[in-house]
Formats: sequence, C-alpha cells, structure tokens
Amino acid sequence: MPTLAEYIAQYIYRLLEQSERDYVDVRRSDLALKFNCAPSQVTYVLSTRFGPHSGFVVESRRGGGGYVRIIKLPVEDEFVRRLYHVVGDAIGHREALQIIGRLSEESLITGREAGMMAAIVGDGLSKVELPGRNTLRAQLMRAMLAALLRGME
Amino acid sequence: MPTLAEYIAQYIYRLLEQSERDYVDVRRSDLALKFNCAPSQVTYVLSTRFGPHSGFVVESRRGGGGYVRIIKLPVEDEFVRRLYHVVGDAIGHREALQIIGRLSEESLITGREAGMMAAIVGDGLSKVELPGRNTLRAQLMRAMLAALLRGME
DNA sequence: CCTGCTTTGACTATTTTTGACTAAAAAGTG
DNA sequence: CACTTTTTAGTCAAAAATAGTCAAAGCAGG
Repeated sequence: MPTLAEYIAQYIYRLLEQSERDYVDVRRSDLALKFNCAPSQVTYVLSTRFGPHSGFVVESRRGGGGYVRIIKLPVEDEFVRRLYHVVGDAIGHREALQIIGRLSEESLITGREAGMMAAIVGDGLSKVELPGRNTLRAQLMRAMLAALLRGME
Repeated sequence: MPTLAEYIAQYIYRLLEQSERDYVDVRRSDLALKFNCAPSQVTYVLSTRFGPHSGFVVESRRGGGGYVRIIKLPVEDEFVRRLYHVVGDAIGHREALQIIGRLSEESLITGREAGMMAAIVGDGLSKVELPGRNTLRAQLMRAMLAALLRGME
C-alpha cells in the first residue's frame, strides 16, 4: 500500500511526463492542499525522491507567486563517469539505490544488473559496521561503475 | 504437533499459492497479531524458511507503509542455488572467480555481469583487511547470487 | 542432560508525517 | 523610496509507523 509520499511522487512524475518541457512548476501549498498534508511533506518528498541522485534538480522561490520547479536532468555523455564522482568517498544506502535507479532508467544497465548492484549495496553490506560501511559501499559502487565503463567499450 | 513457526510458514505458502503473482506482501505486525506472537517471530520464520536456499527471496521496507515481500523463485534455478551453498560463510578470491567463471560458462550471466562481479570480489574489497575479507566476500557473493535468482524470472 | 530449533522481548534502524519556527520575496502604504 | 504586511517556501526536530537484531529463555528429541 502506497504511502502519501509515494502518491505525491507519482503525481509529480505524471506531471513531468505530460509536460512538453523538461520541468514542471508547482505550488507547494497547492500540493499540500490537494493531498491534505503539511506543506513540509512536499519538501520531504522532493528532497528524498527528486535530488540529483535520482536525476532531478529542484529550484524554488518564496513570496507571492512563489513556486517549486522540478527539473528532469537530461542524459549526457560521460554519464557514468560523472556518477563515479558523485559516489565520492562515502555514500549512503538510499543514495546508492538512487544512482542505480538512474542507471537503470537510462538503460545503461539491465534490470538484472540493477538488482545485483542493489543487492551489493544492501544485503551485501548488512553485516558491516556503520563507520566504515558507507566508505566500503562507495568503494564497491566505484568498482562496479568502473567495470561498467570497461564493459561499455 | 506443528510449531507456531510451521503454522506461519504454511500460511505464507498458502498466500503464495493463492496469489496471481510470484510474490505476496504482508505486514510483519499483522502476521504477529494474527498468530499472537512477537513480530520477531515472523522474521525468524522468514529467515529460516524463506531464504534463497529454499527458493525464496524476501524484501522489505521499514517505516510508514512498510511491508515484507516474499518472492517465490522459479524452480529451474537449481544450479545457482547450489552455487549459493558452495559459497558458504567465507570464500577466497580465487574460488569466487571460479564460481563467476562457471556462471559465465553456463551463460547464466553476461560478460559484463561477470566483469562487475569480478570487480566486486577483487578491487571492491582491496581495502578490507584479511580476517573479515573472506566472509564479507561470501556475503557479497550470496547477495549477488540471490539477486540473480530474483532477476531470472 | 545435551543439543539444537523455537519463542520472546528489549533495543535499534529506517521511513514517513506533522508542526512550530524561520527566511525570503512580493505587494501594499505613506 | 522606506517600511510593513502578506504570501510563499525552508528547516528541523519530534512523533508515529514499521521492520531488524541479538541474546536469553523455553522446549523437545536423542
């Protein structure tokens, strides 16, 4: 059963699909009204599901006529190489999954590869303690991305 | 006399049979209520009877709207399941590569997948110290094999 | 009475939802 | 224009809703 956060995200995805541009503008308070929730809930959805890791950028403006603009980033060359840098020295589970989702969405990896990568950064690390876990996860992600790059020649 | 664990397992088997999908979603707390036991009892049943070695995979999510998804794997994946056992609790680099080679030979994975897996058990672990390295490698291998099973529908 | 599977519960981890407070931009006023 | 008010959006921490972990206690068969 979907959560409110998912309903809101779905709604935004739909708006983006229907839009002719690569972005949509919404009013935070309108969404809150439409979904009968606190406005900060919208902010929550945006920050957990529409960050750069998922291939989006969010811009906004306050005051009268304020808005939130959700922009879907275009695919670029060197995409994987960029992600390599995004991973950095340490990365959390959620962010790693978003990067994998992005690779999958762009058809740079297959569904099965995505599943394997998700398993690596999830179950595969479940027994590793927290301080080092995120750095190890980053190392594994980089190793996988490097393997991808090698396999893409 | 069947144990509580058996009853719960039976119940899940039945749900799976009745489902049109190859999986069912349940709420851990609902099951605990239904069977009048501690929620962790459900976790116990899942981990003892619904692991990849028995032909199942379990996914879950915490927090609001959380759930547990029990997925029944197709029967014809006996081979991968056996490898899952071969991996065991700990495995060396050489052995891991042999298993990956075997998967590749049998065309159960692509060249790119093999490259990725090799990167994981090699470069990905280069910074991990030796005592734990082989157990971690085993865990990663098992996670990857489980993902493979999941992706083979 | 040992050994291993089962059951429980206290503690932990993760995700979502809400609300009080803060910050910024536009609109109104003198 | 300078100042105030109104309209938006952001932040952050607490509460709620789930699931996981682990060790200890319970129990059943050999």
